[in-house]
Amino acid sequence: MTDVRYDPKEIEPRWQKVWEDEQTWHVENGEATDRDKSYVLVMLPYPSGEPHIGHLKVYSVGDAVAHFHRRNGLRVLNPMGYDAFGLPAENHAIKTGQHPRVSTDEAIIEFRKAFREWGVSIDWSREFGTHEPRYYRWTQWIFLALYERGLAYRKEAAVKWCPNDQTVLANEQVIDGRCERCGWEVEVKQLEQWFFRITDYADRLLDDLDTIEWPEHVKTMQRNWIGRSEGAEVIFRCDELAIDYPVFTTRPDTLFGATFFVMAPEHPDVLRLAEGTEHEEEVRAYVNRALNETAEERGDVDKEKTGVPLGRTVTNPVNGEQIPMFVADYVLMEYGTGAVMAVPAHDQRDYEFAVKFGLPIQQVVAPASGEMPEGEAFVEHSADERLVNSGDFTGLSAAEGKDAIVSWLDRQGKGHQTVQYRLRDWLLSRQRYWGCPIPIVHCPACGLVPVPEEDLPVILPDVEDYAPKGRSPLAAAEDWVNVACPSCGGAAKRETDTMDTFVDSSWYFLRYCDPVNEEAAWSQDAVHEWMPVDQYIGGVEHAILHLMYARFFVKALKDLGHLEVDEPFAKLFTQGMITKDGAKMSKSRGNVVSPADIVASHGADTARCYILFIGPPDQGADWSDEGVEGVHRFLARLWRLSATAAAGEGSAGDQPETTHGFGEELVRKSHWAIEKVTNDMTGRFAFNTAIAAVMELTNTASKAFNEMGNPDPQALRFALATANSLLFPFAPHAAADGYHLLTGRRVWEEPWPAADLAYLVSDTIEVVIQVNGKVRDRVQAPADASAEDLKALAHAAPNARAHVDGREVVKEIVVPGKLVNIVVR
RNA sequence: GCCCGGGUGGCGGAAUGGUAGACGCUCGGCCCUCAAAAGGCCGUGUCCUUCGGGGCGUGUGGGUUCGAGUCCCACCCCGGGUACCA
Repeated sequence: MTDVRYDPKEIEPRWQKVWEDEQTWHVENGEATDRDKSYVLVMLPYPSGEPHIGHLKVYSVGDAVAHFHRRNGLRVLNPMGYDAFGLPAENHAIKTGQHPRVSTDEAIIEFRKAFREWGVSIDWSREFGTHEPRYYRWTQWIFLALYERGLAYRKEAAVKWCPNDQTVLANEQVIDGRCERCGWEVEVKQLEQWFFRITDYADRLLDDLDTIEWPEHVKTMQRNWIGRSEGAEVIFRCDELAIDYPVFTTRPDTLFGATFFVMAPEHPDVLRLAEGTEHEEEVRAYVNRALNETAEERGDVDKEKTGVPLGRTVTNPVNGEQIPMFVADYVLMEYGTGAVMAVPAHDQRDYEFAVKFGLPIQQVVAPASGEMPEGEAFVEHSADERLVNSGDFTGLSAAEGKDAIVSWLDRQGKGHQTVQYRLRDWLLSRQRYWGCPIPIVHCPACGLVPVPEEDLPVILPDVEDYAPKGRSPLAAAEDWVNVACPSCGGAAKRETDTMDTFVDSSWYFLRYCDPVNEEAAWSQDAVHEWMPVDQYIGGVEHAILHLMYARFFVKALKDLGHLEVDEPFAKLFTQGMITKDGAKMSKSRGNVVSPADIVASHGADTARCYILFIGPPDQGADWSDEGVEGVHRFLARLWRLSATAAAGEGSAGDQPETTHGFGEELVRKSHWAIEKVTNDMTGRFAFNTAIAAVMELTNTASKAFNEMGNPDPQALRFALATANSLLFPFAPHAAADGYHLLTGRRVWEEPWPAADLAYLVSDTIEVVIQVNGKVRDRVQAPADASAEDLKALAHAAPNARAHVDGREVVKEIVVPGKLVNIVVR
């Protein structure tokens, strides 16, 4: 056995060549077949440099699923492409002057090479990059389809601006007041920009979460992001200026407790209201200061409340009281109407403000206990609390009061029930170069004119200078910008902003269904055949951004008649991050593990198996070089045993009709492993325990060979063929090779093995004997022993007897096939 | 603060309310070898032991149960998300 060595450097390229030459993983659309489909998709990679360890992990998971589905008789679509537009390549271009297309295409070559070396079972005929005109032509087509439906529109709004990247950002791309990409503090600017009307879909995006099998925490994150809250809009009138100010509140039941009124510093009317009052100067100063504060400074909840009176009052619509108006930075312009009714008795923020400014605190909801909390607002409002000091509504429960007050307001024309969302429309335009051009022409005569479909794609032109200057670098490409208006033929200019790259990745899974179609983005037949994605796999960092945008696109495209599905991804799996020495891998820490190095030193199978063996894939894990060695030893051992057994007695790898010596145990263990691996991969992603089961089977085979002198060569061959067959989804090259050596057949053409349950039950079983719940003995018993027999065995067991003798037996619990528990006093 | 995860040997991790620690790593001993590498075999939670066994052990404290890592209550710690959203 020492003369054959496991050599992944020889094995892996040999099988990769077979799969490539024969296009083994290619699937054809419209194949006449009775097999069900399975669309297994890993999130589109952004090609930059070389693939990192996270890519290795996610493709190891995806490929295991794809192989498992194939061998269970499904037609599997497992495509690959690249999210090729984006800022890193553009920033690189600014630094080096090299066209981002060049560095991007170089990175794509590296990625493609790595995926081939890893032996990932991809249908390469469907490959594309989102930066290719043949792809983004259809990105533009979708944009226009949405534009025509009013789902893409331009408006001036307060938008987030990253001063470093010199571009606007979507709300979702601002984390803690900082740019998601570069970490710079974002500014707010008033600009005209392009938006997608994702808010129209807020309710469907929320409700349909119930129809998809996603991790609960991802759904929760989306629910929170959408932030639906039911409440009422209530109109407070400023009589002096004769202006109505609507506010949104989730607590109309507390309306009688509104003792003042607060506006956000950004509210357009603030300065106008204060004009001519004694507070004018103070308000001006306060607003200026607030607007210059960073999001971080302003956003601190623990900060003491600040604000200034406006010197005006509004009328509380339920009781006609005149209540004073304030400007304060705890009110946000982005949410609701930018103004709130303040109910200090029942809102903690209003309470703090009222205490600081000595404003009245009027209790209108009484706790069931009768006791108001000291020094804080009382915020409960269940059916147990009653309204007090609330005019005709006094005595109602808080819940009833809510409805009654809203109905009353509605009748008076002073308010109505409404729903408010945290979700904002998706700002999609970017003042950057390396992205998909927005196919719109600005004509002085006709306004916004869509580029006609037959003129698509609008090709991204080459420019001299990629550096951002607060407007898109495309503006400098004058030959390109100046264009005849498609409508009137007059002189006009192209839109020079490009699209957020999340637009590109919001529909790529549709294009995979029909990747070379030149007539349409996809054919109805193709998307009908493959959509939805059955299993989507990727990082949890996309829980909101990509996963929300893609869902929106699919719903909008369905409404436009281009799709039949409501949701793009029926099941989602999110993998955890791989760390090294307990920390995120990064160049600055110097703790980066390169997949290329591991593949070079140990082979792709070792790398893939290790990363799956390390622990449950949805959790994070720390990389250990010693662990890699262990997995490599296991693969080497299995392969060596397979090669040795293949050269020895027996034939193929079929199960023997009769067994000899240890052979029975080998067959039994084989079926045990089939059952275990199948269960671990059905509806679960328990690859770590699946691989452990194959290790156990291999250990049993090794024992038969090394210790028992191989008493049953045919059973050994069967066990080893089974081990290779089960290992194939994780270590495809080594398993294909071992299986082929043993059987002469191709493991991927074999159906997934079926466990013969008859082998999972044995004639005798070990029964645990407990006394008072503590294990005291173990005895062998016939599998079909009766409860009475088991009790007798328990009492006969010597060590159990030692703990029972001389004491009173109170109770005996028998779990058939498992244990007997004797309870004594 | 709120919402999710998670806390099990020296380490990564296994365990439908029924033998805690599968599998792997590490470490130790032995075999093979002139020697080493590779490979093979055995041991490896902890303390006590007359070597038969016994005590203690799954973040902490309670509870349910014949029996709890697993279920319930309270709390502590770690990771992630989110946060003046009216």
